[in-house]
Amino acid sequence: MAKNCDFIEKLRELGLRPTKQRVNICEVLFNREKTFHFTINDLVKMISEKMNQKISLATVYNTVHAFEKKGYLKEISIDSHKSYFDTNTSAHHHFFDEDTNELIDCDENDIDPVNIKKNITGKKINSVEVLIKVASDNQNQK
Amino acid sequence: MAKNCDFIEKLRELGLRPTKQRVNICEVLFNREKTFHFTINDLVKMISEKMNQKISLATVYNTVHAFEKKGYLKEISIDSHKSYFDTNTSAHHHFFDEDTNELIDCDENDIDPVNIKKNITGKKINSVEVLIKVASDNQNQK
DNA sequence: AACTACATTATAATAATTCTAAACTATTGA
DNA sequence: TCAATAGTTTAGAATTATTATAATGTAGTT
Repeated sequence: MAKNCDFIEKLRELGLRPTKQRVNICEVLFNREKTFHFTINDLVKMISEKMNQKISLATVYNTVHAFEKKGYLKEISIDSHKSYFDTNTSAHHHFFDEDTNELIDCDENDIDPVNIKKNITGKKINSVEVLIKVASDNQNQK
Repeated sequence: MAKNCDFIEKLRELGLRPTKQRVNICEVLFNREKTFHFTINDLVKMISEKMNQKISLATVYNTVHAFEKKGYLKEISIDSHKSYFDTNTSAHHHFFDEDTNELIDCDENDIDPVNIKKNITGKKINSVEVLIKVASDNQNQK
C-alpha cells in the first residue's frame, strides 16, 4: 500500500506542489488495489464523507483537471450528462450499463484490437476509445 | 429533394404532431444530400438565421431529444463539454479532429468491424461506438 | 523568518439544460 | 364547421455543472 510520501514524490515529479488537498485526492484515487471510475461529485463525497476532510469544489475540479492533463486520469464521456474519470490510464475500452449507469472496463478477452486502416491526412491518432452500451435483455430502454 | 409533406408523414408515423417548428427542424436536418453533425446551438442558429424562423430554445431541445428517442438522431459525446448530434443514425464510427473541433464520419475503408468477444452476462449490446481523436502531427496538444 | 509563487477557498459568474405555467394549435368527432 | 381536448410552444425562471475572481493561505526558497 502506497504511502503519502510516495504521492508527494509523484506530484513533485509532475511539477505539482504536494498540497494537503492534492495528497488527499491521491490517497482516495490511487491508494487502492484496483483502478476505478468516478465523477467529480463522487470524489467530493469520498473526501468529505469518508476522509472527513474539508475541500472546496473548485479545488476538486482544478486538481482533477490537473491530473488529467498530466496523464494521471482519463475522462470517459458517455453522453452530454454523464462523464466519468478513470484512474486506469492505459489504453482500454468500456462497457456502459445503461440500467445501472455503471462503467465497466473491457479487458483483452472482451474485445479484439481495433484496426484502423485509414486516418485523416496529416493527423496523428491521439486516442481510440470504444464504448459499448449495454442494457438488460428483457427491457427496451434507450 | 424531400417535400414538407414527406416530413409531415414521417412525423406522424412516429406519433409526433407535425407542428411548424418540427417541420422546420426536419427541413434543416434532413433535407440535404449528406448527413451531418451539429450542436443544439448550431441548429438554433440555422433556423433563426438561415430560415428566418423564430423558435424557442426549449423547443429545439425538446424536438432534438424527441427525434433522438425515436431514432432520427444519434448523440456523439466527445467530452463533458462537447456533444454533437448526427443525422446519420446507421452504425458507424467517428474521427474527432481536436485542432478544429470537427467530427468526421468513418467509412468502411477507414476501420475494420469491431469484434466483441465477450459481453456482460444478461445484457444485450445496444450500441458500439468508436471515437478516434486525432490532431495535427507537429503539435502536442491534448 | 521572510519572501515569492502558487494553491485554496467561498462566492460570484457563466453556461447548458430543464422546468413551469400560460398561451397556442393540431386533431378528433359531434 | 366548430368546439373540445390533448399535445406543443413559448418566455422566463430554476437548476445544474463548471469556471472565474480575488482574498487568504501555504509550500518552497533564501
